Amino acid sequence: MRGDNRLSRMLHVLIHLGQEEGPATSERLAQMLDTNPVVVRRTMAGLRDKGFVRSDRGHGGGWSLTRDLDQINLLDVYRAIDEPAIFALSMSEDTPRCLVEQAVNAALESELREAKTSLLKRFEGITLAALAKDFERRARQVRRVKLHCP
Amino acid sequence: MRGDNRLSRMLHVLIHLGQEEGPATSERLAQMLDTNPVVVRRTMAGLRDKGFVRSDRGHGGGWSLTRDLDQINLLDVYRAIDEPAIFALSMSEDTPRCLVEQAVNAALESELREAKTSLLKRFEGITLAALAKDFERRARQVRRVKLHCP
DNA sequence: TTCTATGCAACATTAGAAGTTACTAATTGA
DNA sequence: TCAATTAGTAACTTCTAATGTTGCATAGAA
Repeated sequence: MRGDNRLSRMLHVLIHLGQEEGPATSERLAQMLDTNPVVVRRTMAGLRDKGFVRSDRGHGGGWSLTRDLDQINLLDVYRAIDEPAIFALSMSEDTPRCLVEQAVNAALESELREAKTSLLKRFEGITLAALAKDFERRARQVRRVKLHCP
Repeated sequence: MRGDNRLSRMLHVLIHLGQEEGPATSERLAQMLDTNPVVVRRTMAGLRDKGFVRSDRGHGGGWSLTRDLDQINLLDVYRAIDEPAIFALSMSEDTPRCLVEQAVNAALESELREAKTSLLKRFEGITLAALAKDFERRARQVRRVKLHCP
């Protein structure tokens, strides 16, 4: 598996929505993500169900935020996309008979659980507004670099 | 992808080797892991290259430890199997043009790097001897349970 | 009614781990 | 020397979950 991009993609899209006037269509968001409108709808569905965005059909429809970016954190988004697996590492069996295997799995599972808890706690402390602020800092930086190298 | 079992499997095998008299063949180890001798050789190759086990061909050959279990920790094994990806989460692009995407990736990568560092530090503190000790505790427990329910 | 948009089911593609086959090479021992 | 045993390895298939795609239904605006 090369990896699960959904979290990264949804964060990307939500911050763009925060910069928009009206709604953005799946088609436009798909272009931003270099993918397909169906993939966008599929993944955004979770965010809509959790009340972070709304979707409207027909002329002038599309996706829009229903909360400010400072009211959404990374844990919210992770949960909204259905809490995909964090780790690529996994155990060979769920309930092995072998006691050695049981001991190995218990140790690994304990460490991964701890790492996951700690990571999600950090996710909870990062709002999309903070990411948007970093984006703006980068945008100013680009402008400055451009002025220096015309 | 359901996940990468190599770390779990190698820990399992190494602890069994620690309980053995002579070498164990790939065939026997494969039975323990419910897999195939070729998969065993493929994964054990890294451990051999790093000097944790040796392999001998011909009659009476097979795999054996070249260090005590208290001289091998989980980080050693993780590195020996070529440091597979820890996380299933990943970024959509390596070097995106979009500044929003850059900000998102920077934040996620920073958190994942931090989580990985912390996890590997913990791995370093866990020796295979400690896992073997937990295995023995479980074995005693099973015996006790069996005595109570004959 | 027509155009635009999402909703969704069904299917194809993809990437990497795992599994398999078929063979070679080395070592032991009769 | 020869037969049996065991690892080494390349090449291929299978499996799984995310991703991509097609086609059509549904809803809303002009």
